[in-house]
Amino acid sequence: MSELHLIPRTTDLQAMKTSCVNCSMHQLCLPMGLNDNDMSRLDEIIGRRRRIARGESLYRMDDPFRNLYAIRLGHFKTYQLNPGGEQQITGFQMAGELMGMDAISTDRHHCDVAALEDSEVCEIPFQRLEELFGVIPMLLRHFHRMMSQEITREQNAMLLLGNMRAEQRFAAFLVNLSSRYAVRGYSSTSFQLRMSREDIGNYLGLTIESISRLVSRFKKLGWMQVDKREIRLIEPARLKALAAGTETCPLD
Amino acid sequence: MSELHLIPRTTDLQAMKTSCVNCSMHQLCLPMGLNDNDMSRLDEIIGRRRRIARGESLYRMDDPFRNLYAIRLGHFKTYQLNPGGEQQITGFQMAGELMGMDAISTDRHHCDVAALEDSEVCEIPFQRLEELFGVIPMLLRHFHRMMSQEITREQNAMLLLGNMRAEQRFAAFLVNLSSRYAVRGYSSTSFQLRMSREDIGNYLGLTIESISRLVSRFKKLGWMQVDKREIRLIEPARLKALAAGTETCPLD
DNA sequence: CGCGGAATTGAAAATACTCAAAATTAGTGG
DNA sequence: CCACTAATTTTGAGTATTTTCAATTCCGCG
Repeated sequence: MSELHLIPRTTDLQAMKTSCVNCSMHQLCLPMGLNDNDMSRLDEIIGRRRRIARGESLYRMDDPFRNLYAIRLGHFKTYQLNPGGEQQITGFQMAGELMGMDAISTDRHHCDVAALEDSEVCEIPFQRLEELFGVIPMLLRHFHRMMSQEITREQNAMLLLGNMRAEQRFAAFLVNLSSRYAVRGYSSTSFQLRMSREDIGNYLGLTIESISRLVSRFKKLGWMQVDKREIRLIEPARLKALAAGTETCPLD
Repeated sequence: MSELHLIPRTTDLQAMKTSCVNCSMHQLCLPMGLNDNDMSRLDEIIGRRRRIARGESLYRMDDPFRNLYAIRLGHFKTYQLNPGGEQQITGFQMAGELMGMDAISTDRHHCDVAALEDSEVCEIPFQRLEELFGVIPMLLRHFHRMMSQEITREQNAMLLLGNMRAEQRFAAFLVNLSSRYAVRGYSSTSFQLRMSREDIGNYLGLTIESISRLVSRFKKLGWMQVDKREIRLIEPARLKALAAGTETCPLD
């Protein structure tokens, strides 16, 4: 406890025995598919691992772009602020995902990033990464895949925001989290929401009250159990069908 | 007239004297910043230029991914189909923009693309492009910028769909088109909509009736003149302010 | 125990949708 | 070039979904 207060909220963990090779995310993250030799070359350029405390921000909009960040541990939200000062959350990120790719085009970050819980990231200096691209073609290929995946993810979000009704959006949100946890070896039916109802609503283009009503409705239908932020999906198939638009949802 | 009927709707224009060097889009498109030598190397890998007739599709969802496409001339829309069969337009593309980047991660196209008018694209075999990345670092850098720009564009669309009201969305849409034409050297206040009201509505997450009412409203306010698809922005500053959320819009 | 943030619930209001009909425009063939 | 048909757009009226506003409740934490 007292130790926690002695270390600053954002810490250099250089001293920690951390590396891509023994990171559990290396089959999902940037080093995917690299041999041990190439992986350690990537390791060498990773400046430092940083801890970000819950609520702290990793970078802010308009900050100069120098690094990409790979999540080692924890969860983040990325959000934009419009000129009127309102925020729009553009995504929730979890371990193995890469943040900052939207900054490449303008050399400035295009959104804010905040940690949803105490988290750890690997700082990847983009200039040095570019140097590696010439030496490790596999790294370049996978980097392109990750950028492409980011485009795909956002297109799916557009589909969600553009033509789904509230209950579909929320179902799609749950199903999406579920499958991402499954890929990471966690339960696809039992997990904890790391974000507030307000964040969920913001992301889905709905109000916090709407989210609350949807939670109650799905609970009442017996499609999920909810205890605070602890979720258990009881009828994942129905939720998937609802998200896909192939089934509708009774009003109560 | 009769000639137009003799050539198939999708034609190989290999014979045409087309190249990046003398393409008016080369400062916006993939070859941006390349010297003449590198630009002609890029030219060499571009298999062919294709004509796509209005309404025809360039590729469809789940088609195997082999090529990226740069627009030489014309306009396109990209759209996704959800399992229920409804479409969501994810973007409108114009000359100098690159399509297909969302397919890199899965080796299959993630959306459909249709021409909004008779158009021409350059077919860029991705495998050969990857080979060039190792030889022309500038090309790789600009490719990353273009992918990053695509991510940014979609984040902006999320902001639009997630927390703007109808009139803001439509204003933002007009302002966006306006600035893209400006970059291309066209008038930022006078242009033709290449897409139907229905397409606009679909893209903005609104119905065609809502779009029609917004057109009438902005016309009545004297903020724009509209004749069919011909647009003239009279009060671009107000439209920008409305899109930014710093000004509101009277009801009539 | 009490404070404060977060979440829930209810009732009223607003925005955007649906349905229907009319008007306009584009496309086709004579 | 004109006439006819099909498609698109506009407009109106009523409806529905989601928001807004307000009041409680729940929960973590000092």
